[in-house]
Amino acid sequence: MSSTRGTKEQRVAEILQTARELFSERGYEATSMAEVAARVGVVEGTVYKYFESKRELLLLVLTQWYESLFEGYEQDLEGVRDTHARMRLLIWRHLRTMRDNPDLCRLTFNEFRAEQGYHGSPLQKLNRAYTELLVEALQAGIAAGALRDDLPVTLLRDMIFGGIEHYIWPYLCGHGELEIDSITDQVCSLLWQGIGKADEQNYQRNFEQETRRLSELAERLEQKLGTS
Amino acid sequence: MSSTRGTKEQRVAEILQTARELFSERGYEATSMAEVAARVGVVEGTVYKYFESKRELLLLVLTQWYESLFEGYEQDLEGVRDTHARMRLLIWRHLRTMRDNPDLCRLTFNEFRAEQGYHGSPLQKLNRAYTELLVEALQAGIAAGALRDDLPVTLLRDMIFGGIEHYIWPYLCGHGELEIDSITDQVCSLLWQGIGKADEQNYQRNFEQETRRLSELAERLEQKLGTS
Amino acid sequence: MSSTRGTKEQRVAEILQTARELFSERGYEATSMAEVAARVGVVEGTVYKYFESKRELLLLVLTQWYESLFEGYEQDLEGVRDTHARMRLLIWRHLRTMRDNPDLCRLTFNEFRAEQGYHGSPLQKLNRAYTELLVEALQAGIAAGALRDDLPVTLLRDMIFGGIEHYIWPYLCGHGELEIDSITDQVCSLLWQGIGKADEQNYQRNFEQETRRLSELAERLEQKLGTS
Amino acid sequence: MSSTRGTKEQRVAEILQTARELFSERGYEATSMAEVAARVGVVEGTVYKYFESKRELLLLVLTQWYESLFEGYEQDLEGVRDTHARMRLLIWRHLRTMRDNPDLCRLTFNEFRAEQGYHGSPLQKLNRAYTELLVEALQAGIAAGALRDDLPVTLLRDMIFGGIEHYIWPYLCGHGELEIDSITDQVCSLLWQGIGKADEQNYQRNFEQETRRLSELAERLEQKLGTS
DNA sequence: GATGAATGAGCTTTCATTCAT
DNA sequence: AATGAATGAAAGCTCATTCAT
Repeated sequence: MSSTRGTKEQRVAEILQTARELFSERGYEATSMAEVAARVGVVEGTVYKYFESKRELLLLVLTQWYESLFEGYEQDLEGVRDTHARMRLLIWRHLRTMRDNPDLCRLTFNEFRAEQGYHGSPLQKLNRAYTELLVEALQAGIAAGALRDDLPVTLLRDMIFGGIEHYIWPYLCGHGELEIDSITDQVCSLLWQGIGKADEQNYQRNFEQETRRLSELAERLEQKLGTS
Repeated sequence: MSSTRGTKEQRVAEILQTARELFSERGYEATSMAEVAARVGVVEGTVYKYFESKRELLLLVLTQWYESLFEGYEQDLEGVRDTHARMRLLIWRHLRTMRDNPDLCRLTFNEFRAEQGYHGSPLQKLNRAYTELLVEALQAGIAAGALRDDLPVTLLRDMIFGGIEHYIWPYLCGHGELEIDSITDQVCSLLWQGIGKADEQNYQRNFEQETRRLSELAERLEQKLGTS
Repeated sequence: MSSTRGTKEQRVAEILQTARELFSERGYEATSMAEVAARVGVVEGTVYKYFESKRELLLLVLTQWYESLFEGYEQDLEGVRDTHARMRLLIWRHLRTMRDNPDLCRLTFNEFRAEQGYHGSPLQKLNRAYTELLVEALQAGIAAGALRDDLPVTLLRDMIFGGIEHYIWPYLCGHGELEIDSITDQVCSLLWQGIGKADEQNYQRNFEQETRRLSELAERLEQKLGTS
Repeated sequence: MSSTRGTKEQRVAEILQTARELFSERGYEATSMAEVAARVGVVEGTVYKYFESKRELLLLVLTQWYESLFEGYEQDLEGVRDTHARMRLLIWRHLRTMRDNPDLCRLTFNEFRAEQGYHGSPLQKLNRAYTELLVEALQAGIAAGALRDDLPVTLLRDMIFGGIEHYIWPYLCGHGELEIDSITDQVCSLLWQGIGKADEQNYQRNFEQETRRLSELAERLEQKLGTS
């Protein structure tokens, strides 16, 4: 039957793919190893030949998924040196990933932190590497003078990823659509301009008042000059 | 033995407290009703006299917890009308809650979204009401002219709460300390000023240039006036 | 609250009535003592003050029900001396009872036989007494010469009650209607006439054939005898 | 231990057999899956590998039992074309089944109707098919002119099966013996002749008397022939 | 390398019944 | 007479995991 379906690598890939599907669809806890095996077309024992435990299977699914996230990043970022553009691209790509793989993203968000011994795990390293792309962009921006040099970079990173995670959660659960361009715009706008209106107004008001005052002064002076 | 330990309300409170502890310590799935009952000192059947199911028990634990979050908010916010100060206070209180109850916060974050039928549940309503405090502060700020009137309010809300959630996750898992004042400052600073350095400089540069120009003009004029 | 609702007899009647309803609606197994108590408005312990066990409660419900079946029988049967009419009336009354109390009848049929120690119980006595009415009618019919005197009376009784039970079971489960007059007619017709058709013809034909065959045989034999 | 006791089919058969025994002995509700498993010599989980639920196990036990009822019917009925003989055979076989398997019959009668979703279940189909054998015999009898053509066939079917069920219930519960030939005679006699004593009996008496007389004659003649 | 039967501990939930107050 | 809190045993069912073949 399925005993001749291919090499060891193929079998592993097959199981991983199936596990990815089932975990994504129903969640980790709600999926049993028996279901995974049945969907692959093998018996439970076979799955355990390739994976030590259910938890390891999940870990490898998530690892594989994280690794796929990096594909194409290099090319996409190539040549985008401008700080703003680079951040925009990273945020947009992140949103696109979520729009295209809502189930996997939900799985990741749900199981990632629950992960026993998450702190320091290979999975965490991958996550770090992923978010580090944004951190690097930020640091480059600081170095280039485009960003404030006192930016709390990791906090900023978490506000971006955490904010997006919260914001699109309803979509990941099947509600509504995801307009990734619009969201990218809004996030960037928030970050770039901040939320306040005061400073600008102050600058502007000060600027205008002073200008007006000086202009009036100048006028008066010029009149005096003219009359004298 | 424990048969005469108190009134119905006390028993309910006792079970809730115990469940809160166990769920917080080991998580929902990893806690069994038998453990809860044993810790209270009763048999499982007794717990089911007061709570319909394990899920309901979790729900009530979380509900009670959410309700406690609102305590003192009114007083604290009283008199804090300034937009900036109000937001700062909300963020600071949120962080303080997490610093003081890391286990419960971790439980909440872990189980909240997994909650079946979360969409529209009473728990979600409480969460909404909680985050709505910040939304209202933002809207008041917009109305008062202290904030940009094109702010994407819900996105902003999610960036604040989601950002904090991500940022302090290690602490919730037992790593490090939480300097809530410092974090509050950083979050507020990010929001108020944005991350860019460009615009301000522009305003400032323009302002200073113009001022300088006019000042010079004035000076020159006054000199002329003085000399004449 | 309900502590002052009445005398002991009232309380007993109340509980019996409630149990009758619940057992009828959902069945014995599917009804819990807690439900009975709740519906009455008392606590479980109170029910046990009046009834030793759940089984006893069922027994008393069924007993009460059986006793009610006899009400009016005397009057109804009064003056109906004709065998056929009497049987007809008994069957019709039985069907009417089922049409009017399908739930209770279903309960009875379901729980009656399962009854532990049914054999010889007071309940069985009541059932006996009930079906005995028909037996007596049959015996009276035999005595009067209206019925065959070699009738297997108990078998006949069981064919009537058992047949009706089977036949109307779908109705007791909520399917269709019960046309008791028509059914009564059919049952009586079957019993009175038997199932055979043209009995006379058959018998006659058989009789004649057999007679003829034997006669021929006899003739031939006699011829042989005669010739030898 | 028992891990190597045989093939899947054997294991299934083993469990079915055990369940059949236990269900028959103590009833469905009173039997636990743990008991079934223990009697087979495996753990509960093993039973659930082969059967989805306790209910399914019961269903399969009953199904298998029903199917066995059909075995041999074809052969037995072969060549028995006469209406009376055919009905007699069906009734007799039914009684023999009950005499030989009282426990299973009791189980069937007890659990059959309680069966949730009985209406339309595969089990009901089997029951239908079983009782249909009698219905067909009746209809054939009608077609052949041996039975009244206005017979209420299903009612008749139910009076036969329901009557027998009631009549032999004490035996199924362990009381007394079952004289199946005698009962068959009585049932057939009731059906054929009805309960009345009118003209038919005369025909019969005449028929039987005459037949007996002729038979005796025939015998005597044959003896004579033999001696000659 | 794959099978697949078997494990065994654990889970949530139910309920008739008891008894001190 | 009534309360109502507590019991305790058992039930059906699930599942990750193992191991002889």
